[in-house]
Amino acid sequence: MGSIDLKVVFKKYGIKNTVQRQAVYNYLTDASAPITAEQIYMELTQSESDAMNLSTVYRILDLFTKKGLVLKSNLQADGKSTYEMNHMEHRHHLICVKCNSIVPIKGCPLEDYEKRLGESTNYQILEHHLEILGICPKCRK
Amino acid sequence: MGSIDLKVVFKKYGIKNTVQRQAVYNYLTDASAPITAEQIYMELTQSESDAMNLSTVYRILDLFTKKGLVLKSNLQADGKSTYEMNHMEHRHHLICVKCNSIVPIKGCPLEDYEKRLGESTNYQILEHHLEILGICPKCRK
DNA sequence: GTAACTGCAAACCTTTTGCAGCTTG
DNA sequence: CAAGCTGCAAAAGGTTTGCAGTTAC
Repeated sequence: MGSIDLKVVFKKYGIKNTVQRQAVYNYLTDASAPITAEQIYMELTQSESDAMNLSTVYRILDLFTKKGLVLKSNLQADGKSTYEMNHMEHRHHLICVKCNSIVPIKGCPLEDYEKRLGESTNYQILEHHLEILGICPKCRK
Repeated sequence: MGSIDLKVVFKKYGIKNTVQRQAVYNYLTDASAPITAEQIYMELTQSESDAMNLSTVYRILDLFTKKGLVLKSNLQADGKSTYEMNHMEHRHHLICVKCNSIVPIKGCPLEDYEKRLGESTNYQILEHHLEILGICPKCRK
């Protein structure tokens, strides 16, 4: 994969370029839903070429998060943190309470509401956090 | 405080009545915002009369949560779980990022949305968590 | 060359659990 | 009295950290 492109991306964010960081970055880019540090670690160490330590994964995720490349959240019921690329778009997720799978939702149902709420309460609304819990089609069977 | 009333409440939920459970229940009832197990533990052991073990607090919170008396959530940024009384009303909060004050919001902006989302995704929607962050009128000055 | 990164192992912190003794109904 | 709580201490699970050696610029 485009390691040259990555070098540029990293430079832009002031992130030193290493093999491990590229691997984590690429894996996060391919992931379609928020994932845990351990999931990343497991996947990457399976493809032996990218083997790396779990604490390195945590350190990289931490760095990416601080630089604004990645979003971290603690929404999981089991207490594990999840990470996903920060696509700079406001986004919410649908979480299955049976299998813990996470799916992004298109659009935000609260845009107008926030504006009205700000006017009626005189709060300066900054942001909101929303997660929707349910049972996914597979688990319903 | 009404220990006789509590006996009745506990019985209704199939919960055996103990001093510790009463103490936790009363403390949760008085709390105006979600709190952690440790906060409860600290508070109760300060008033020596209610001293109890931290694992007991966890066990009681677990029990109350399973019985539906209490709501648990993992939304905290630091990864700690918080607990609050289940008032059986669906409610959201407006949180001031300056002074951390929490104000309940009237009504839920997501009722219709949830129904449509369930239809379009084929998920069985169970519930959602929403919190809105902003700056309160006082802190805006 | 040197500042920064990684691997390893150990520490940390919240939460859970096994067991013996005590309470409640 | 029997069933089920509680306290204590130890374990478990996710995450962080100190340190020595390696890598990137």
